[in-house]
Amino acid sequence: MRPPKVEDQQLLEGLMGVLRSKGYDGASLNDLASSSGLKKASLYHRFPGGKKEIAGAVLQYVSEWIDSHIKQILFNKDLPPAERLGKAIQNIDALYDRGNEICIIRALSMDTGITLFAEQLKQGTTQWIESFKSLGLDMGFTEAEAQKKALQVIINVQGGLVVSKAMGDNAPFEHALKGILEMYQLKEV
Amino acid sequence: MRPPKVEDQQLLEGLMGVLRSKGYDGASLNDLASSSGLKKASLYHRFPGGKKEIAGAVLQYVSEWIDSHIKQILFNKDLPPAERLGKAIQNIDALYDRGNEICIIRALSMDTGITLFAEQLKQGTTQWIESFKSLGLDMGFTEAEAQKKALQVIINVQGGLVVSKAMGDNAPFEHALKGILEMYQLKEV
DNA sequence: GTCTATAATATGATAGAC
DNA sequence: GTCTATCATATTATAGAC
Repeated sequence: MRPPKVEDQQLLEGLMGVLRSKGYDGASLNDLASSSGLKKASLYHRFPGGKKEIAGAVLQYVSEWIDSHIKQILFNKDLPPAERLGKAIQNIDALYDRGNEICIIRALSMDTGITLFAEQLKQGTTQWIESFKSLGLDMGFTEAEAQKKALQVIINVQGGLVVSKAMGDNAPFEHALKGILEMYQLKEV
Repeated sequence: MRPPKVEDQQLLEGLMGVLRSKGYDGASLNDLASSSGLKKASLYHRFPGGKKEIAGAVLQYVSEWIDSHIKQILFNKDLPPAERLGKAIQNIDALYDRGNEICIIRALSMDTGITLFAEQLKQGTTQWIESFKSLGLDMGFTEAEAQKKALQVIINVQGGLVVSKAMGDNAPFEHALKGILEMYQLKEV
């Protein structure tokens, strides 16, 4: 078997970049091909199902990212909760390039994306919330408090990203991240 | 002059509905025409600039909505601040159909929309934030507190909408709105 | 596995009748 | 002001050479 010109991870990173900035309908097969360094027909070889399969694979990749960069961090009982939170927030800040990048879940949550990927979008969001809920419980908050805080975490992240994009200014996103730390009664990243 | 088949407001409501659920790239001229009850060529007669002019007109319409349903409510010194806040939140809840509808600012904040409408998106967001800032000042909060709360209001609305859409559940949005009310009830004199 | 070339369809936009 | 018909282009998707 001939080795691939572009490795899976690099390929998926490029594809994700296009999907998150242009959305499902806005991302053409040519856009996706350019981003990955492959030609259109080669993309079809790697993803016979076309754009739908590409977006599905990207969402799977994102789910793995959340698992390794958020869930496993926040569930790690070997570290103090405050330290876990700091690391998770750092990872989130980097994922969205300090507010410059759009979240793929948001990008794929328009009509077409919801129709095709409702289950994966819900699963990724749930995964995120459950991770922060676990942190809250470890910090001694009640079930209800931990749930409420976890929901507010993702609301702050998504809201901060939308507002920062609309304003053309990263400050709202960075403010939203700071608000998360305050919510858990911390002051430094 | 022949009277229009569809009045401006009704036309814009239909066009906005398509744009907010499908986004700029996902909304085809045929989609937009169907929603409005006009044929494609008739849409071009009303909006010679095509889709770009349509989206621009919708954003202008939205700016007027924010002015009448949020700004004028929150600036109305004839009512107690708490009452103004309640009315504004009710209007927001209705605008997004309790979390079922996507915000047009979010929908047009992907790559294409930002390229075309950066100024209008920023203006609408600023208008919104300034309105809530005024409320906070009237409630006796400091400049910094009022600004921070106002920013958190729109972060909660946008974040709540994204999370609700991704989860397929209105609860996050309704929770986010409740959080706004709580945020303004914590004031102590 | 990747490429060039191309088919089939959808889309943005216009012409001209009524 | 609205419509049907049409054009030019872009898009999804496939065929076949290397």
